[in-house]
Amino acid sequence: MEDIHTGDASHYLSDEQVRQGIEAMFFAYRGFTHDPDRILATMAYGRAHHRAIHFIARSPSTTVNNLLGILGVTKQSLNRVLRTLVEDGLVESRVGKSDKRERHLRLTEAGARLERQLSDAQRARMREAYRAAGPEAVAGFRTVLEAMMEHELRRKYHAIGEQDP
Amino acid sequence: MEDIHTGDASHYLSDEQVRQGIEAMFFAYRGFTHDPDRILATMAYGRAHHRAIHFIARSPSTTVNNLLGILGVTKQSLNRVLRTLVEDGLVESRVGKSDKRERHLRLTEAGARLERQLSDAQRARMREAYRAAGPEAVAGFRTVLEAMMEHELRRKYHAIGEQDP
DNA sequence: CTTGGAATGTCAACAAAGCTGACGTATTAT
DNA sequence: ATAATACGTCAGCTTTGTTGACATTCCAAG
Repeated sequence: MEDIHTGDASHYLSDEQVRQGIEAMFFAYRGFTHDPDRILATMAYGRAHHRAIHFIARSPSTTVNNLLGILGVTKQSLNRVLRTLVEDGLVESRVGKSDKRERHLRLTEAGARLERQLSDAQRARMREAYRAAGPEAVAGFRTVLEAMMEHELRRKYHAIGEQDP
Repeated sequence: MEDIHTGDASHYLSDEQVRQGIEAMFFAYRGFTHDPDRILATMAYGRAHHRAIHFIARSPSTTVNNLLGILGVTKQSLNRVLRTLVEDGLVESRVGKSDKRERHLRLTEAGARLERQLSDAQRARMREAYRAAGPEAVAGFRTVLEAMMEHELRRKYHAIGEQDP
């Protein structure tokens, strides 16, 4: 019996299994963004706005630079999104207190309202998937996702919601 | 059976837990596409080409219409991608035998080579994540992802790799 | 056999959201 | 004083998505 898999090839590491995981990831991500996308399509906003709003809500008073690191886009790209959000009164940009070069971002009341609307839709699907899959599956889900992240992003993932970023 | 999964849904269904899952999904998807993206950036191709190549490899002789349903884009968008792939000799488009309106798509030798290169990179990360997380986590991962899909996409997900689509 | 509709391809125009490069302006650090 | 940092902005380009319109080919129903 020849073993095409060099080394420790258990059954769950077969190419076929891994491929199915890749496809599951692809299809699931579509579901993941589907509900917020539908809401955003009715306004002049897109997925990029959603991401900015999400992480500003999660880390109130975050700086532009910090947000850049989380989102992984250029400042020009983020600035375009942020500018419209500030103009539309959804995000507030305050000059830093200790370091006046920094801008600290937070949602306004209207921004928080939109965030809640988007978040509710996205969480509803996630919650239903969690409920259907059960707590052990959820734990595994989280474990694998974390293992898939880039090293640097895993660090940032854990830092979110903490006091001193 | 003690700690977190007590049958009491309140813990793992808390907003905080669900939000963390959403963020994990966001960061993990970046890792998921990172390696193929790096390879594609050295050529004149992007993520859209990768997706087309992947699903043509998985369902040889698939039709354009079938591919449209899987990828969820417009025919114009897919056609642009497909045209360059055909022109570059990575994909072959054959007129259908029973229904001559249909075009059946398959990878050429060169196309299969690129597919392997992209697939190897993506699978390596996936495989490593699977290995690190362990088989039970992988099972949970797959279960939750499937529960996150849109109904119609879940159907398509299961249909891939079967004989009669 | 004619014809309606399905599957496909293609043209044009546009939008969202990413990118690079260059430059300006505060502000802070050295 | 000078250098580095944080931010904003202008200009231009790319990828990948969208509509809408239209031609071609072909199957199937009348």
